[in-house]
Amino acid sequence: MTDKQTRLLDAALELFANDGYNATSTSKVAKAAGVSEGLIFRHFGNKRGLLDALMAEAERKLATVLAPVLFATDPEATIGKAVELPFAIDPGEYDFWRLQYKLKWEKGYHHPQKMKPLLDKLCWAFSELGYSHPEQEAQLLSQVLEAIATEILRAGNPEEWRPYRTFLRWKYLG
Amino acid sequence: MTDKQTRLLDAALELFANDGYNATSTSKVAKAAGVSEGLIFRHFGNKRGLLDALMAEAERKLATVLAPVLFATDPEATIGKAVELPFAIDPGEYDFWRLQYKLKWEKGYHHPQKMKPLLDKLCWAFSELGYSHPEQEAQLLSQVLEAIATEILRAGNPEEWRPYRTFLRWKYLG
DNA sequence: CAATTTTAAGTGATTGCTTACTTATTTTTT
DNA sequence: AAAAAATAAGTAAGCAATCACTTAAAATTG
Repeated sequence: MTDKQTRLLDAALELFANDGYNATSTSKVAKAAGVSEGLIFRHFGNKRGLLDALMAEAERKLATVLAPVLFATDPEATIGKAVELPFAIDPGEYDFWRLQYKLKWEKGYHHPQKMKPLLDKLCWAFSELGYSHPEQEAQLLSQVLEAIATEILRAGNPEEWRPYRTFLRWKYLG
Repeated sequence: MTDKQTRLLDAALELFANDGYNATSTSKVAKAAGVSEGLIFRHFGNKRGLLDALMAEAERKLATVLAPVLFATDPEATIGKAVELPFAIDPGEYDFWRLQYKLKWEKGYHHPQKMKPLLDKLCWAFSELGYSHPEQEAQLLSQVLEAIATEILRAGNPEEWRPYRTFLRWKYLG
């Protein structure tokens, strides 16, 4: 991985995340990276290859973010860590995560069910805590957390959601 | 509003909703409408004018959908009608609503806070029912409903969410 | 070790094609 | 026949991708 390759990836991430994949031209990416346009196709084959290289990191990063929840041992800690998730995202990686959400709606990119492990763990936690509908409770909390994350990524305003975080902790952990 | 104008709007709605605004060319819209491309610019000025004409209906349609909630007189009915919202969308209008959500992520289209009236009404309902954090409860339910709607619009599978609807009714209305 | 060959990285001009949009002309309506 | 609606044939700019080519770094040889 040469210097210019990483500069291409950095530029592509920023532009894809902010303007969208389809709306970003390869010439823009090359110009932003300070590199010739042809280099994109030498190193990544085509425009989509550039996106794929970016997404290859996704699974690893998601696993890192979800780890505190998935490796929690008791149900209360599981839910507590889950509530922290939207606030645990490194602001330096907002571009990366915003790209994930944007791709949900971009053409020709099928969105896999990456949140299943989180859902399963939450289901276990609610079950342990005696909730009568653990599956649906897990679904609900997961939806709420994803909604918060989406808003934070779109507006970049994690501080505005702090009171809501407190509310969720009170609601679920007393 | 001539026949060919409505055919242009119909074609534009379907293509914009499925492929995205930026990813849809004016020539495709014209071809799908069975009409010459220049007609778009004669009637709507430019490509964006086509989108704006589509969005002009948005407020009216949203008001129609939200009416059962906003005009409910007691808090239980308010929440009950709110839970029905994602399932009350006419499948013939999925394209229209999917376009709304897609635009959230498309460049250069600022997303206004159209859900405020719903949020306020839910806040009132939770307050009436003695919830200690009505504002956050309203926020939470609103997020959940929007998440359901988003999924139904993306996958077109309202039936899969019926059990979840039952759960929400049980959770909020006993 | 130095000369030679091979491989990889990088460039930028150019490709055929698509884009949003315009202009001139024809058809339809009143 | 005048006005409006619609078309067909454009335009210039932008697109992803390819091209012949240069430079730099390894690898192979004598």
